Amino acid sequence: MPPVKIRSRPEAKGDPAGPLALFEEYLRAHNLRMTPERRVVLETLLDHRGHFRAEEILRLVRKRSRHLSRATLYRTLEHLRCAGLVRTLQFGRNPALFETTYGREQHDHMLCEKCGAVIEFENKEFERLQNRICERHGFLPTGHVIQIFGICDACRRRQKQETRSR
Amino acid sequence: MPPVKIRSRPEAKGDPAGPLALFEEYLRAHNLRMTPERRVVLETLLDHRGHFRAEEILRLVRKRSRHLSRATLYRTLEHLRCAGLVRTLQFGRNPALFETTYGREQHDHMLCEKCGAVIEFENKEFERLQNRICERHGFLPTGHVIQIFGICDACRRRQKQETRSR
DNA sequence: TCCTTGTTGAGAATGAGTCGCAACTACAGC
DNA sequence: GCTGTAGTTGCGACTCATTCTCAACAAGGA
Repeated sequence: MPPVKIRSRPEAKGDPAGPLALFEEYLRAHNLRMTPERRVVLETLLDHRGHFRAEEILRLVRKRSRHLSRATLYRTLEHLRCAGLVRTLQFGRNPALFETTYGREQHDHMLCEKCGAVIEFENKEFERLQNRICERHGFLPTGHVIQIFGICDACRRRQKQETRSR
Repeated sequence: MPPVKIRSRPEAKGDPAGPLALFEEYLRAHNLRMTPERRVVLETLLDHRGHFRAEEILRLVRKRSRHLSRATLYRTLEHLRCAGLVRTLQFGRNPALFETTYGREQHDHMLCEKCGAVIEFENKEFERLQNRICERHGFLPTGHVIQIFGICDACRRRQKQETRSR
């Protein structure tokens, strides 16, 4: 038996159901092409789960593809969004945050106004609530945004500590 | 008994609890001044309940105060927001919408993606839901945004009509 | 009425995101 | 593999809501 070459992220590379394969499928279905730039953007996002501004993603992406342009990043993020692999979060008029949705449960977000942390929470109950509200108004929902603003646990503890030590 | 002089909007002008009085109180408390410009902006908003972009408000305001500047409008809207008389709605990266909150029940919004209509709905149940979620995460909430996107009743009816008549 | 200090308007600045375009390249068909 | 078509890239200019700057102005307390 020949030695098996182990790939670093097997499920993510070219598997039928992996995100890269899904993206390729999306591109093909829309007469778009897979390019090194698009691959690098997706791979970077998969390696850095979290919530990032375009500028931060660009910084990370450029570690692998030195001259990838801002325009290409934005264009690729939009394709990934349409392909259902990325989601855009817009808190007020701040720069948008991007998160990968591949393999993630449906969720919404809390934003700490002290430290900027983004905390995810599940919202199964809200789904039912939303449907009831929409039915009442004859409104056909296609999506929603739920954002809770406030102070996160860590910041609260820090505040308590500080007032205690004064 | 002498004839009572009826003012066009009695509760809104200078009554102890009217919005103009509340604004004056806020201004005084923050070492700010009441000016004709600020008065005109507030009065315009009170006369046009709804959801408006800054540019639309400016157009309405300038019917009463020809040369009021864009900068003053934005500055006044911010003061009104801090005074709790106005609320800002941010849908995605669209220009912000402003609504007066004076004498309004707490509510959230649905946005029709066809015609841009903003529909308000009450959310008493969500309040409880939010508190439960926050408690679970040790998060101290100060506010939230709930936006439901989709197709409004009017647009749905119109669509149905169109497919039927084809 | 005076004086201090906040306010205004005009226009410049900001900054995330988008667009136009010439050079480039993926990839389907040979 | 080679070619041609049509999609893609990087650059830099552009957009546009909103904010900032600053000199002239004015509210309102003394």
